[in-house]
Amino acid sequence: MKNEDIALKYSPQDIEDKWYKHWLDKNYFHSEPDDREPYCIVIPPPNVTGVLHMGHMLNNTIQDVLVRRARMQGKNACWVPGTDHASIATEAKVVAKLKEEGIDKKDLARDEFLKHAWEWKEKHGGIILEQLKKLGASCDWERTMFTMDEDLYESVIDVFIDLYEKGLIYRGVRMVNWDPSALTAVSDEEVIHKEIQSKLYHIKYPIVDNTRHCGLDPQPPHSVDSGFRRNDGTVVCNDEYITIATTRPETILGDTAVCCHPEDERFLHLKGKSVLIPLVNREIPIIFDEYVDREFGTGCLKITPAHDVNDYHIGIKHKLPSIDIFNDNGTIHEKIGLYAGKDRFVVRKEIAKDLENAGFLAKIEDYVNKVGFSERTDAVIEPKLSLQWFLKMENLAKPALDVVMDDTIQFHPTKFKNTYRHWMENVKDWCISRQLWWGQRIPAFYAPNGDFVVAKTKEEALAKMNSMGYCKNPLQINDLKQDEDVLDTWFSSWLWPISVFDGIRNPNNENIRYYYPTNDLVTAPEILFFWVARMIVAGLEYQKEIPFKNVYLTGIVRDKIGRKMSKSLGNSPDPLDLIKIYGADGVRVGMLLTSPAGNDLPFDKSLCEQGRNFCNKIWNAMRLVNGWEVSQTIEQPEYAKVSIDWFDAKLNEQITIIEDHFAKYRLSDALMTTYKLVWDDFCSWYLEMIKPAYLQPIDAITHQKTIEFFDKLAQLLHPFMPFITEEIWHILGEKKEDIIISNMPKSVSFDKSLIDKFDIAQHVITEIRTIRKEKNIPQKEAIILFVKKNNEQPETLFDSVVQKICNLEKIEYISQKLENASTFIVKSTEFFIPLGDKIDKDVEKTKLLADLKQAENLLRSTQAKLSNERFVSSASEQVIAMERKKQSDAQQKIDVITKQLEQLN
RNA sequence: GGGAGCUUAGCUCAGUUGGUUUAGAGCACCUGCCUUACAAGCAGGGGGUCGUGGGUUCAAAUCCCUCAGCUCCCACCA
Repeated sequence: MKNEDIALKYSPQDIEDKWYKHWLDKNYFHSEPDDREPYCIVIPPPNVTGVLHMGHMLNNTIQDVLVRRARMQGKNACWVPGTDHASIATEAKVVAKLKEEGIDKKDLARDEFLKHAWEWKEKHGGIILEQLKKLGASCDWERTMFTMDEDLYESVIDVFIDLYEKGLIYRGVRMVNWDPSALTAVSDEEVIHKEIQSKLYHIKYPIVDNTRHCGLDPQPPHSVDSGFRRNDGTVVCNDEYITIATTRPETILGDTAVCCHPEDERFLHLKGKSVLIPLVNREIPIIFDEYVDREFGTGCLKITPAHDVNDYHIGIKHKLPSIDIFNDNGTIHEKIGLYAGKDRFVVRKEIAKDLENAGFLAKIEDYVNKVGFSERTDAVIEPKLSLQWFLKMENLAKPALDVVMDDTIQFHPTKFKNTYRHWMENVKDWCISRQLWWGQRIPAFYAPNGDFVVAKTKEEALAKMNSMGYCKNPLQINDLKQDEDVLDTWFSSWLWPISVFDGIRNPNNENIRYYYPTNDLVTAPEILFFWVARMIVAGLEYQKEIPFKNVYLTGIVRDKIGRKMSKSLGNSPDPLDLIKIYGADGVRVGMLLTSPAGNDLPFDKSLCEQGRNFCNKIWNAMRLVNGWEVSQTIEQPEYAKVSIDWFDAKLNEQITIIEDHFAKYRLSDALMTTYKLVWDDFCSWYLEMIKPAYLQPIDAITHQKTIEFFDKLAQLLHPFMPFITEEIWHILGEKKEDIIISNMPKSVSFDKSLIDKFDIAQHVITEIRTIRKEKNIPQKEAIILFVKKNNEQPETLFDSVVQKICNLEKIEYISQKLENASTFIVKSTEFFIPLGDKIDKDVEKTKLLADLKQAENLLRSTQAKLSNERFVSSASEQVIAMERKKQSDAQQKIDVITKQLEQLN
């Protein structure tokens, strides 16, 4: 392509869709098992109803970098995309949408509701996958999966049955986290505890004195104005109370005891007595348990086993009854009588008032406590006793812990091993049932008498049930009812690395054998337990092998002032808008520039700007090279020859470093190394070194080598910046293949001395530039450089380059000092630029004095070390030799400077 | 309440088993440049008592302890 036809600025819109379509047409993203080494990533499936946010952008950029690099390394790269049915979130969305249409979920049958849900999924689901294409994600779209696809559904059911038959799944009444808004149990991990400003209510419970009788008639039950007699004749005294403190006065309706510490002398005399619940007038015992903190509140605690986890455990210990006072939606149950049908928060206010009016409220304190909220609906979680399905975790967790601790699976960064261990060592049984419709329905079937069997189909269940002789008369198919609950979403996603290859149903199929275990998993630390840990468990249980070898944990994308990006704060930019403005490559670079694994990414659009600027820099370098006229006849200049040798060495040196960064999953460092290699070494140095004069042609050899370098750089950049690199790869020359499937350059041995020698030349050039600037000598004006040999032989290899870059008339080697010249020293070689009357002795002197001071400091420190006997006797020879060299260098420099100063005076 | 981690330039971070001159990078900043690839740029430059106070050592950003500050995870103090 001619430069006239190339945009002056890189314009991403023009090429991104073109290349993405091209890659799809060529089917580059698709993978089938073959003889090559596989490289596989399964995507953390985003919610099917989700839209792309910055977290996805970061996460998927990282995955794409890894996949594209692996593909270019000749591996059979396979990135499996897909979405998660996200039962609570999706069901909530569908319910909300139906509500807008005036339909109440309650009025729908299960089938009808699911029909709506599937319609919704077909319509809105998978938007996010389309969005991933915009950022360049090279997923194998032919393998796109959904956790509710038929075969994945079946895998989940198979696993449930298997675990049930192994005795690992059980059904039982437990205290669960109840979401009164979504009307379902949620796992511990889905509860977010927040500090809340609330109140601590001190409530007086009248003590029942079984020893006193009086002849009064019973008083109205809601009053304690005077003592009153109960039905059995015992009397409650109005002057004896026990006061408890609670944040939830409404739960007194479900109290079944009051509890004190067994060594608390304040209450010991109450042993064996009981109290009446205010307003309710139900008698409950006073019990004693060491759980009670004597210092807190009144030192006395009410026990409501149905509505508090601690109380629940105390209730079991003391064999207390449990009274559930709430309906599922958080209102008071009709059977309670008082406050029936009213919401828990309404009742809290009302009951406080009623208690006060009746004289039972001692006081109200302000109090900060932690309250659990549902991650999905933000409703206050209600601890609730309910009948749920559980998976026993203890034995499953052990091997999953081991493979991480012994680095069979590596976490990047490793600090997450600690967190993981802590969780796995304290793992609790997993509540896997959810009271929802959108999900895999639990394959348990109930007979009319309540007995149940677990089976894949109703027919199998029937056969099982009858063969086991549960009922006297054989059951008919219609007698069986399937469990209404579905499984926790994570109970399907924990199989993801297996089920996407159908490894549960067909454990030996070609795909699972080839791709499993997968290589890298890229995900957020928040779901280390929800998902990563459980995938490891499932992998070991069902494949007898780890699901992935490396886990790359990303950070959280935050805004400039450190807040987590979220919809509700409105502080999250739309990644697609960013892509429109800065280009996909620009945004990808922006995301990766400052996000080492495990570190939060403080995002600012200036990062994308930097990425975009980098694109433009590459683009312009391409335009420069592309615009050169190539001459087959002119000879290759000396400066070009040495420049090529140098850059070749530099390139290989940097490739080694980049490879090392990738091996350690330091993607930001790998990108930054590449960035500097391209911008600084290639553009700022190499291209300037070989660039022919304006409108002059370039020799064919140099041109050829330059194109080769540029191609290699484009290849190194491709995983980070797929679009622009594919474009310039093709503009720079006819290519047999596309860059996306080309072979990634590998490091080869290189001559390090070339790099060191050029390092000196770079210093010389910088010094000359500084002098030109200070003395206002325009670049166009040629100058002469004199070099004085001192002890060292001056390095001359890059003289032609120095001469060209600095516009030197010539470089002359002399043995005497030069008067009236600006001077500088590199190593111990002295350089002079004659300035005639432009020389300002005072300026030169100041400069020299500063250098002198520095050298003297250095000399002093080395001398101090070397004259220290203990240093000389303890330090290694190498260190001492280095120190000696430092000393002599410093001394030499001091000598040179001193002589120059003498001349100036 | 328990556990883990962090603290290096204005910002975000490197700094490998203690020893490479004066602790590095990117961005930001300052100065000068519209020098025909690029002002989304070029050239040059300034900036850090490595959180505090101790200790070990010939030698500490690096190892040990103290304190302070921050972050995350776990946990049911009503």
